[in-house]
Amino acid sequence: MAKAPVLTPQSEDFPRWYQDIVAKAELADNGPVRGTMVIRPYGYSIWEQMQAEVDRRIKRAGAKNAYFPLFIPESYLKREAEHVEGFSPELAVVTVAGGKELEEPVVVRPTSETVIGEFMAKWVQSYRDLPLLLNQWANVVRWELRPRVFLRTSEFLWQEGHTAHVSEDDGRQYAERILHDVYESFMRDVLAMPVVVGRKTAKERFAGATNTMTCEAMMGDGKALQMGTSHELGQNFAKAFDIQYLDNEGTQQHAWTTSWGVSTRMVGGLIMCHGDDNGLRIPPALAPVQVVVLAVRDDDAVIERCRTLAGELADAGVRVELDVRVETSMGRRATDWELKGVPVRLELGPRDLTEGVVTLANRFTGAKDAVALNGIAATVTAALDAGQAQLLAEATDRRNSRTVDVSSIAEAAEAAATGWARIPWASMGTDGETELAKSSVTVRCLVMPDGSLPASDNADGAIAIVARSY
RNA sequence: CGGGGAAUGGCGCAGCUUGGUAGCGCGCCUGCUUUGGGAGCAGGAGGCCGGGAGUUCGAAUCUCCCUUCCCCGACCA
Repeated sequence: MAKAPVLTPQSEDFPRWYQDIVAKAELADNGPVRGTMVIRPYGYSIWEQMQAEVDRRIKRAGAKNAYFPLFIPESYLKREAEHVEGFSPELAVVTVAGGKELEEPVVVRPTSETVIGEFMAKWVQSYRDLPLLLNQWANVVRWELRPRVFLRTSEFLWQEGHTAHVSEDDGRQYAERILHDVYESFMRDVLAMPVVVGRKTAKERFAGATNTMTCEAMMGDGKALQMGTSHELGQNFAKAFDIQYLDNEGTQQHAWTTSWGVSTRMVGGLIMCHGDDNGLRIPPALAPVQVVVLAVRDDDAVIERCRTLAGELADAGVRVELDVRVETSMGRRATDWELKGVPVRLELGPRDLTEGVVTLANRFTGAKDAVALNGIAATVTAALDAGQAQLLAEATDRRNSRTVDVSSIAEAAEAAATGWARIPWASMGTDGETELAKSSVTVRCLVMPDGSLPASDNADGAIAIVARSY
């Protein structure tokens, strides 16, 4: 039965399409307080998959999980000048608790460099205590003026890593290791998002950092989204919080620290990178539900076969869900699973049963084929692998085809209307960034021609990637 | 904070100009018929019309005040 489109088409109104998907795929609702969100079970299951994959990689990189308090003394924030200046406007501050005005207000953490720095100072005495590699999964609060579900919410969930090292070089290597081995690899191999890894300009740098590195992804509308960052904090926080150690020659030294994080923003990135007019498309490596087995009709034999089929797939290690809600029409259920972006749908009805087949609907190719019930696990696994590769290929093609090389600010601003521009950083001059900002375009990051990270703010030959961004 | 909108069943909206029993679509509940791409029909449930004060015989509708939300701008790891 022909109906109006399930979602506002992307080409008609991309932001509206995004809102529609969030609502109809049951990912999240707006919370009662402005800028907050309720993450619904399906949306949360996507986040849990992200957490599991990122957490595994963080641990492989040697960091250990810990937990620090939500409340931070206001005075802590003030100890690092740039840090407090950067965060003050967006702090939520508690001044009354237990029915009394507090002696010293406490801030709800916008990030935890300060409180973790305080404790690192206690725990680090000797060079033998370094490196100290910590990570925490937590919620943070930043009172943003323009909230947008998943992309910029007043409260969000994230992981924040904090490390201390004996030398600048050691800290830098670790910050880069996290950037590449945890973030970039996770985004490419699991999220199927070909992020550009680069260095932030001084203007875009994290408040209190000496260097901020980033993973930037292109969304379906050509805008950029910062998916994750890794910072070298130099000795700024070590000095503010007195993180000192005795080196092997008996001299007191300040440590060198780093911090790095990815957040629930990645869920928004995932939606806008792979989603289409039929809904979400979740890469199989991430999908909380990789396959849904759907009973087409209310028929005992069909339902029973669906159960064994789902069991068989689960035994083969596939994340599978059974849909035998036969009181709901087949079309409705098919549409809903498509909205939710489940990679493979196996539709089984009486007809299939007699023929010994099942209908495999592929979310990525749109194809519906009858496939043998025999050896279904292998067939499904192959489809999942192919889908994963297809999403990465599509996202890579889009990024490449919508990125152009330019040589002037004007050309860069024009190119950024539909995609990204690459422009020699040196050619932008001192006012280049301000000039671009007039067209709502920013330098997303700097990269070297061979794709490596620039060693400094004005490394010879560095290319600026400029774009509009979320 | 500047400029513009809007607050009416769960969601989306109409009604307001010209005061007179609060409506529509979707969703929800029940029943029957359906079920291979958003099912159909019938019957139901659900509202102090954002809050307060006024005008009036009578206010969703007119007047004033307040609150909240949305959009554009500024702001933004």
